[in-house]
Amino acid sequence: MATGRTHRPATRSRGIPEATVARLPLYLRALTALSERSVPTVSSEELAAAAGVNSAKLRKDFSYLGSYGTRGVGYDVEYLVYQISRELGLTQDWPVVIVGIGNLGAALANYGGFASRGFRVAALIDADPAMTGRQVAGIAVQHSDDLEKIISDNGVSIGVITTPPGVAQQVCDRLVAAGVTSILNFAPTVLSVPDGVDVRKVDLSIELQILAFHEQRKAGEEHEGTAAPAAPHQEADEQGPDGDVPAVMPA
Amino acid sequence: MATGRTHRPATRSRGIPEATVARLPLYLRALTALSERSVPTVSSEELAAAAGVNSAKLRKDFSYLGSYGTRGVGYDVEYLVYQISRELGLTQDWPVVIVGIGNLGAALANYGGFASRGFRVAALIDADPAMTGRQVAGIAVQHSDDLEKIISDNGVSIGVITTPPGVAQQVCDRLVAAGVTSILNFAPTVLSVPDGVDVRKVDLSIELQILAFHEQRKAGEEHEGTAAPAAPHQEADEQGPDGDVPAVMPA
DNA sequence: ACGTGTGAAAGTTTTCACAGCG
DNA sequence: CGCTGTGAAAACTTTCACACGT
Repeated sequence: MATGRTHRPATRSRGIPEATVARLPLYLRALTALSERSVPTVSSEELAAAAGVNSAKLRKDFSYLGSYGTRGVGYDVEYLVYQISRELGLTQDWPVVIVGIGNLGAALANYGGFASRGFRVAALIDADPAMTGRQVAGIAVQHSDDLEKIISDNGVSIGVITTPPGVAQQVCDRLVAAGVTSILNFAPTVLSVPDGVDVRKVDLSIELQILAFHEQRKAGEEHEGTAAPAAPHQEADEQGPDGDVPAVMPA
Repeated sequence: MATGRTHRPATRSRGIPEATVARLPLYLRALTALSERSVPTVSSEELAAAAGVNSAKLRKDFSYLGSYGTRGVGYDVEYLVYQISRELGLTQDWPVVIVGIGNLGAALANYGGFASRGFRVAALIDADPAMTGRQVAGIAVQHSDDLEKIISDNGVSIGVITTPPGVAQQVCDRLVAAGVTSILNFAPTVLSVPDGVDVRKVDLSIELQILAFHEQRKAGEEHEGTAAPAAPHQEADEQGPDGDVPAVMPA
């Protein structure tokens, strides 16, 4: 999964498990909400409930960051918000470009969760000349001919691809050539990128297919030895493990 | 993570690991592409490359479904497409409702990946009277007052929430009360649901935060004992474990 | 007292490596 | 001979349960 070479056997310290990293944004969101309500401290139990995980997992996660809690008391909300933000790299400004301004690109451009987390939409790019100059979320759409210049002028290192699948790879190649080293891909395609570039993908239909799988199981459920009582058991589990899979591969 | 009780220690046969389930849609997509190019068979190596995973993992995944390959040859594309579709429950029709028709809801309604996988957008629902009757992706938006009736008339068991976070829980409660048992949540909120209901969430900003974490590591990388050679090592790794979490946005 | 921090156990997922079938 | 299918090992994650600091 993660960083290829960076495969040092967890020299302790610098080794925060990927599973933990993936949950930090969750904790951060819950903490931010508490902070807005001026709650000064939280116990692992309370915070875990707010984030939708169990408390042992949360404490273990935090233990990788350091000892930021107080025994017998809990965690200082503001302090934790800061520590997690710093760990995630959100205390700095991340200019981001979104390529492909259809409904999804527009939805992302308007999404408040970005700005509030250190992400700044530096530019919106689309290949359709008819889109050029149009305002979306208060930002003028620029033509893809200028992609390279936009990336370098703004020092962009993170790109979001919301184009149709057919052009995703070429957009990706141009982004990478222009200096982007992290890509969030919404196009249903496996992107190839050189070493040193991270790709994460979000696939709307995959999530739905996973739900269908479980939904199907519920239908055929009248079995399992002793007849089950009332409710059609099952729990409202946490999200499956992975949640997705890879992206990418060698150039 | 997944279905609570279904916790039988893998009585063999019916126990497909969650991690495997999460990858089946990936294989299905790659296989569908091959099918369209009329490729008759694939080796685990080729298919794995197309799906962005490694071949050992793919073979292990398929082994949970049964022995669908031919040694020395590979897998029959059409046959595998069918087997995986069936396993995922995509050979049946899944009517879906989308609640909250903002940019994101509209993007989902227009997304081709649904229709082609057995999902049918049965209705678009929004609380804004101004939206009622408007056509989105060829479907007339209906008012949320009629939510319950829409669900039961169409036999909907899967709901997609793309509302602002503030109303997500109440929308969720109404969906569940009306009979929905699987929910895909794009609102950045932790939803509470009774046992028997599955929730999966997709969070756009969380993915970006995970990228920022890795991006930050790349910056401070000139160390590690012996001076690293040329390239700023790192790999183009597969997606981290989890994968995601919530998101959302406008109404 | 109370709740954090953490070793150790349990469970899950990935990778290895090769036996065996076509 | 090539490639699948799979036990067994390794790696990773989660859960337990309790010692320890405040």
